[in-house]
Amino acid sequence: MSSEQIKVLLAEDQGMMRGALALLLGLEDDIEIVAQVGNGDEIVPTALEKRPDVALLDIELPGRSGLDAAADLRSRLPGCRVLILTTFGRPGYLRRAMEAGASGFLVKDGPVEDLAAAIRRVLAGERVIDPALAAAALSAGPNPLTQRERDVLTAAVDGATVADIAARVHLSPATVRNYLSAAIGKTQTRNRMEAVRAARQNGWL
Amino acid sequence: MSSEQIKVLLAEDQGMMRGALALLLGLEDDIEIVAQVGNGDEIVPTALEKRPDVALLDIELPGRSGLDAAADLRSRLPGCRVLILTTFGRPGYLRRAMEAGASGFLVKDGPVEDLAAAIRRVLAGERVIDPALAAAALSAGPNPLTQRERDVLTAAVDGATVADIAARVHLSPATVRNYLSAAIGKTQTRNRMEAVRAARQNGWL
DNA sequence: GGCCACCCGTGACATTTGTCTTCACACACC
DNA sequence: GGTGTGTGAAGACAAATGTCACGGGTGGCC
Repeated sequence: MSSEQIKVLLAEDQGMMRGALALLLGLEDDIEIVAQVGNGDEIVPTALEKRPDVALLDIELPGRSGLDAAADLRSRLPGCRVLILTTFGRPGYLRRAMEAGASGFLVKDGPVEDLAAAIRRVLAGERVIDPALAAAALSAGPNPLTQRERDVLTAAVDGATVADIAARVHLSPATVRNYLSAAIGKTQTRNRMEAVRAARQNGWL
Repeated sequence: MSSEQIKVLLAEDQGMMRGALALLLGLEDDIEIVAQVGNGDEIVPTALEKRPDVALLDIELPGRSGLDAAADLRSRLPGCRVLILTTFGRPGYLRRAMEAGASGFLVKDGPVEDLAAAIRRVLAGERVIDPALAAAALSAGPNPLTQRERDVLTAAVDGATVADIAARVHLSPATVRNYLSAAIGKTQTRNRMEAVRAARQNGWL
């Protein structure tokens, strides 16, 4: 019966990747994909309806971030384990995933065979994390940026001017420059652009 | 015999995507994956050795770009059709793919089922292009940036200062600023960062 | 030859950006 | 109560950036 099968929810925005993973996992005898979503906002509602055993979540999604959804999911559906599957292993992503209550963290670089294995291990109560990535996350230290510094930096990603950022965050232009300067200092970079890069790299945004 | 099968070379950097696509295509009766590479530099040598009927190439790859490799492949192994498979459908990418002699252009957003179908159609001599994307490519017009403007912009992507860029491209700082100004003008943006974004968006880099 | 586009460079100028100092308020912690 | 941190803001200053006008050089095209 289906009670023997591991019910999996799959959240991934790239259609081809989502379809490929769904087909592959579907080939496994003990795994059943009960839902596929391509949007972060659909994760929690769909999970509440389908009640999967494992949620396989991408981080960068249209709508809500997979990390946000993960935290929500943990409290609303505690029986469901969360397995984060992401393109690049940013140390800060791993950290935030753990804080959000994720049971595992996989990078898309690895072999596909790992995926089904990880799902089974996660369901068995194990934590699945790439050892090298875990080391990097620990050595990188915690996020040094304050909330406001993050806000201002994220508003600066697309090349917005100080005035643009100030309007978006509802702050004085002078204040925005102060925060930008602080962020540049903390990231040990020379300008916004480098600060944004560094913060992104570390998963601090 | 294997002479009935379509021999496919797969170039894709994300391990999980590569593995998933290889497995899926391998399930098709008439398709055989004869080679998988994760690096742009390996495409042409591997193709010359394995002589595939179709090369399925990602664009953004470590080493050489899939578009560069495509052009090379067309002249060195004319019997091999090229099918570009990319994350995002930038109009300029499509244009360059066509100029490089590609027979098809697929975006990873689409359903997996399209992939095998596209391979068969390409082998039959058809061109496979998303109609909406083709329209966008035509309406976007050709790349307005000169070689030098592209060089300078690409050197500016990571937040480098004028001095950094000048050193990288071996130009005077003053000249660099002139080219940046020209690129900003042509992209109708307000600063480097926006210019880089716009140029990237259009596939002009 | 003239025209045009691209290349490379300079100098001047206004604007933007980044840094620093200083102020005030709130809140938490000891 | 004192100390520290985060938030919000201003002013002054140096450095970086973007714009413009202006040179000179090459090479293709009519």
